[in-house]
Amino acid sequence: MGSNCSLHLAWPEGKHLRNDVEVRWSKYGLKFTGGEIICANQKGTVLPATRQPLEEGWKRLEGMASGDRRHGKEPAAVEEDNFPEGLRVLAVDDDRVCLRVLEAVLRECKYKPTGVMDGRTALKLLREKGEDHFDLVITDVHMPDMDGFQLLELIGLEMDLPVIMLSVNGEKATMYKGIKHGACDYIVKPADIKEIRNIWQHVVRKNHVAVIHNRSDSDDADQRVARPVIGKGGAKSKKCSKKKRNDGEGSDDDKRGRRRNTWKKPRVSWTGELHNRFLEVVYRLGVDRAVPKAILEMMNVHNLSRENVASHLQKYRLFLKRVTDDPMKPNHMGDSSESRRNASYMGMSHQGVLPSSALCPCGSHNLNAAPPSILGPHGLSIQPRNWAMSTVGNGGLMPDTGSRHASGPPVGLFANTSDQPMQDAFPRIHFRSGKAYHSVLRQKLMEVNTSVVPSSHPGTSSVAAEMPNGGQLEPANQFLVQPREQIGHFSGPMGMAPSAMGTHGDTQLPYLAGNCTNPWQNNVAPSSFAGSMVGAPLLPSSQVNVNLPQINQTIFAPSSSEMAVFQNEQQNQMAGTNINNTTSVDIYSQQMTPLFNMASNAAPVEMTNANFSPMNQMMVNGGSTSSPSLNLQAGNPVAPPAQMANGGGSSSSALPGHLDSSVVPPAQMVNGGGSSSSSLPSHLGSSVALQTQMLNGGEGASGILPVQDDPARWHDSDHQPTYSTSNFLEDIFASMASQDFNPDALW
DNA sequence: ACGGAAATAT
DNA sequence: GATATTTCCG
Repeated sequence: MGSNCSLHLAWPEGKHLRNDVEVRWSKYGLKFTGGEIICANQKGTVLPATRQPLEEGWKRLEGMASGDRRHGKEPAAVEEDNFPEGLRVLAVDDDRVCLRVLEAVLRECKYKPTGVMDGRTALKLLREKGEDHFDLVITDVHMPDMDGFQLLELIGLEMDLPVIMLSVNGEKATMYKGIKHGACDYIVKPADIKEIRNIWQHVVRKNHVAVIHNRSDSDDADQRVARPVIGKGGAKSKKCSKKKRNDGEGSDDDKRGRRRNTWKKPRVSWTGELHNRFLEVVYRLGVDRAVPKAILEMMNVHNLSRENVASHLQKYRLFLKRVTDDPMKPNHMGDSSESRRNASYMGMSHQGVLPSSALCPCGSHNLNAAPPSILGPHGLSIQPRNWAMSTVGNGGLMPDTGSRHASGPPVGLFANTSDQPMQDAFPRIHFRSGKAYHSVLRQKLMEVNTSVVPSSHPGTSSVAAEMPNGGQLEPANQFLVQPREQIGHFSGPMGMAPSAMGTHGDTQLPYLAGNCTNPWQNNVAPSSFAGSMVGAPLLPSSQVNVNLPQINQTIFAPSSSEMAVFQNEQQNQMAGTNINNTTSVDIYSQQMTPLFNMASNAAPVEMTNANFSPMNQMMVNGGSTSSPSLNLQAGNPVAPPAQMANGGGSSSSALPGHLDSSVVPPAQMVNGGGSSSSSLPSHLGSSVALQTQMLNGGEGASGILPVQDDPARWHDSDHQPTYSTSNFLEDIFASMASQDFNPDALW
């Protein structure tokens, strides 16, 4: 057949790096030159032999059109004469052009092709027609919706058809993955027609070997598939040195039962739920004792491995450390890189993912007890291949940083949060250095945890979290930050992390903000707050939706004299920044803390706009004030009361008392995205700029803007009031009262 | 088993 | 390109 015919034409130049003589596999620098294989990782680092499981198989691949890699055999030397014409080949590719070419080539090679555009259609076809209807399947691996790997798995589970995968870049890992998923062979695009012509051998062999399979019976598909690849070559010895994993040595692995097939472990998605559980356990154990094994046991999540936990713990520690170490650096609004970095850890703080029911979770519940149903039967959520694209679940905490998130449906952010992977951005916290590591960690933990999220309401579509806002406020998030030192008493976050708090009475709060001077700009966002942001749609630093202006402000708590200063500074800054809507939210976002302002009367509303970011306000109390009544304004429902607490040394009692008066926040809410009409209150409209306000202890005096709010607006029909005030309050209080404030009660 | 770090998957 | 997870290794 026209050997001239080549699939080369079907694929765009640049994607592949293969030519007849030398092969440069892929974008990661894997090279295949003159019989010698050089393996490099994504960064161009040459990998040691140990990391080259396919080495041998790879070599073999060169030279042979196809082979039965699945069984680790050399391709049967089949006589051309045996070529069975008319084999029915199902070709799957989402690219029409490629598919056409493939079909043409197959036809050219005397096969009888049937092409389908995507994986799902292919699977459907296979199910409808039955496996007997086809002799072979050849599929591209990179397809949306259902990629080749998924298709491979499903086909493998449901039928016994040889499947050959096509990979665009020829990356070893991809090939290997395909083999592990059951592909009997792989062909790198652009594929030479000779390879296509030889695929019939798989069919022949399959029929042949059917018997041979007896052995595979016990092994699951997994094993049978991969092993071959590795063990194949004779020469491999050296390379396999480390490889031992699969080779005989596996004793170690075997013992642990780890030997599991070569199947790769499914990727675990650390959803907000899962992460929250993790945090709880960590808190319970205490930083010192929080080691992977113990955490794993306490988490009691099915299918979660120690390694998974260790990895997450590693990341968490890294987060804590970063927080600790990072000197506050003033950041300018524009410091995107910085914010980005932080973003990666954001998720580490407690996610607001918990459903309201779960609100209390924190500490008080015994984790060991039944895990929240949210986690699902297994508790674990494995990421679907494409999850990243669609979800971001940040517990609401994090705003999406990535653009990709933007695309995601804002809606239901909260609602789904629990199962969504959390975005990992940790809020940045700055601690003062100098403390003992543990001590710092402890603090951090507390902080971090604090945030709890109010529940998510399913109904809401929008991103935003619920913000109850009391009637009055709409201030955007205001955080009160206390001066570092003063932060000492944290009352406990409202929502959650009670436990942590409880534990350390003395603990000081980490200080969230850096210095007074730069309160906002710094990323100082208090972690705890961050957590709290929860509901709100926090916009995380990076970006939020453009449209929405969000504003979060941090407020320092002023207990001390610093307050004054602080305020001034803020004001100044504000002035500078003032609100442009859209503008960088970054600055603010990190600091967002939800505030609770509970207005007594106002019903909290959930602000749902996706873009909307609620403003949270933390209440701080400056020194003195105390207002008698509680007023929680609606910032974030979640905001833990504790935080509100007071700044200065005030008593831990922090609660509500202070809140009210002290805060004066007028923040602005913006609504983003979407329509302006959105749920926000009218004033909030996107166009509205917010003002920042600080809360200061005393009256709003300090220069801050008064808030004006019309509670009524929140009730607009447009709004979806999801959270009822009463409930909201109840939750809050309940948590405050029972948990948060009572440390001992918790764990 | 741990924890750090490299590798690899998204 | 940057992150998130997994895997390897001392």
